[in-house]
Amino acid sequence: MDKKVRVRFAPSPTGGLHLGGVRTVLFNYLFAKHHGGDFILRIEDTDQSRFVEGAEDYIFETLDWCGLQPDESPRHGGPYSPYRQSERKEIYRQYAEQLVKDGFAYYAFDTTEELDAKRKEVSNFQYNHHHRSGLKNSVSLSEKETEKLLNENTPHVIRIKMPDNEEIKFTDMIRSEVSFHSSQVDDKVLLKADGMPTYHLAVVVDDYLMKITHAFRGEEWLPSVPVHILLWKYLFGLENMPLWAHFPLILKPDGNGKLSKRDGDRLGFPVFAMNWADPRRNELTQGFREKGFLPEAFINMLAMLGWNDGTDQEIFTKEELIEKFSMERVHKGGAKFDYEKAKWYNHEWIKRFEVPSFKFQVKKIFEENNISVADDKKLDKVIMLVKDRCTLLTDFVQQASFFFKTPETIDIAALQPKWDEKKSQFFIELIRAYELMQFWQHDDLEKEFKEMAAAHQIKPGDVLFAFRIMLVGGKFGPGVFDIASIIGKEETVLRIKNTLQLMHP
RNA sequence: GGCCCGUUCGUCUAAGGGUUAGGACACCACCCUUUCACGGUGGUGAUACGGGUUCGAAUCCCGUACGGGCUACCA
Repeated sequence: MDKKVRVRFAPSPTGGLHLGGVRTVLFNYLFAKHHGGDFILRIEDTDQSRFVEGAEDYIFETLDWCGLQPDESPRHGGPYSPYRQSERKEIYRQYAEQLVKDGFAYYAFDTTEELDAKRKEVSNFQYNHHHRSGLKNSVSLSEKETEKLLNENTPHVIRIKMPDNEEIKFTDMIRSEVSFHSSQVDDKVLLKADGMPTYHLAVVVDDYLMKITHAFRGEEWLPSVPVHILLWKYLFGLENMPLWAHFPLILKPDGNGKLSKRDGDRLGFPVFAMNWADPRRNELTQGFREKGFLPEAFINMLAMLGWNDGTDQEIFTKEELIEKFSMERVHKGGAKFDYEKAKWYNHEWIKRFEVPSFKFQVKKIFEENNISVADDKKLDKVIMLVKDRCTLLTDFVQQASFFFKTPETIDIAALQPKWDEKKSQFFIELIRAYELMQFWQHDDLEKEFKEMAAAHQIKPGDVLFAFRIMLVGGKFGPGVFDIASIIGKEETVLRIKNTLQLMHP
């Protein structure tokens, strides 16, 4: 194939981009880049009734965060603009009329009420060759009658005329050969009464006009493939049709069925890439970004949900994914989303990352939690020290805030049971000794501490635990001497004193 | 209901006719350890079912079951 690979994605601005949507973008992007091609983004905004304010911005922001920038889009420009389907309205009408003229489509004047009535009357009603002649359209009506209705500006749609006996086959890159029978498919609406195309018409016309070579989308689209194939055959020729692939669905973790926003709320995990505030319902759905995920981990996790390279490798950079991606290795079956595994990916990425590559994000999270981070070098040290124990970026707050401010609460309850006068004495003398220290280094602190313990005939472990509680407030965190050396002499002494006071009010 | 797609440990998956059916998450045990983690070692755990084809089937074919998707002037 010497034609340049051009892959497209066409989201509709009707809500936040959920996991399935982002994964579709990802696979589109990876395939395009793997073949040195272009990733094209169109906006499928032909249904104005469902249009949601801000949704288009949200799509671009998500793509930006994930690092999946399109080569062509309404925002990035490109040789085939406009890329918003509402702005291409007139183009679709021409092709729809062309189809009518060629006898592959027809005008239908039935009102919604009439169709509803028909559906009640006939069980399993379909607008197809069985019922076509009994309805109000340019097939059943005479040419004169049709013309009259048209001239009177009677509201009408254009429907495809499905052949009644034709085998429609195509090769899906993931599922190999799939076949349908035309008699099973109804006469789908191509052009709506408002003059807007439906997805079926728009996708075919735009794919042709924009010279798309590969068309990938979710499995839920598989049943409408025959409509698209026929449209290609009637309009542009099957030989020009892009190659198709239909991705497996992402399923709910419990039970079965497509993963939905509700599942996230119910089970307590995000299903959108970023926070999505729905202006219509006035509700906010938390996103992976705000939950503390790294974009690198997010796309890594998504890529592994339905694809692998055949080896045991699980952690991939975006560059590695591009290099190794192949459509043949995409799994056929749907995958249940597992939040625990998603967090594992993030943990792995945090552990592997060098401090500079995510320092800014951690700093931002600290600031959002009213922890001011003035000393940059200190921040580096702290991140280095605690990153292995953080699964989410937001865990840094819990794991490291005590480096930057005195703990607000001290877990006295953990201290009390084993507390005695001997220990009080130990710490009082430790304060004295520490105050006299000239250098404030990890090893010296530890040495002094242990010698002091020996002098008091206390096992170091017994007081080490107490020291930890004093410094961090609870039973967690890295090595105590690491902590003491970073927070400094004054702060260390202060925290010991504070706790002693609490123990002996 | 009709059409289409799918089905390997609880979950994500590897194995393209010959493997003790492999790995990862989760879980359990042990080790490491001043706490909590990290880490290390090991363990429990799967080819939906029934028929073929074949010397040999998770793998190919048929049927059944189960699950899912679609069945709008939504995408």
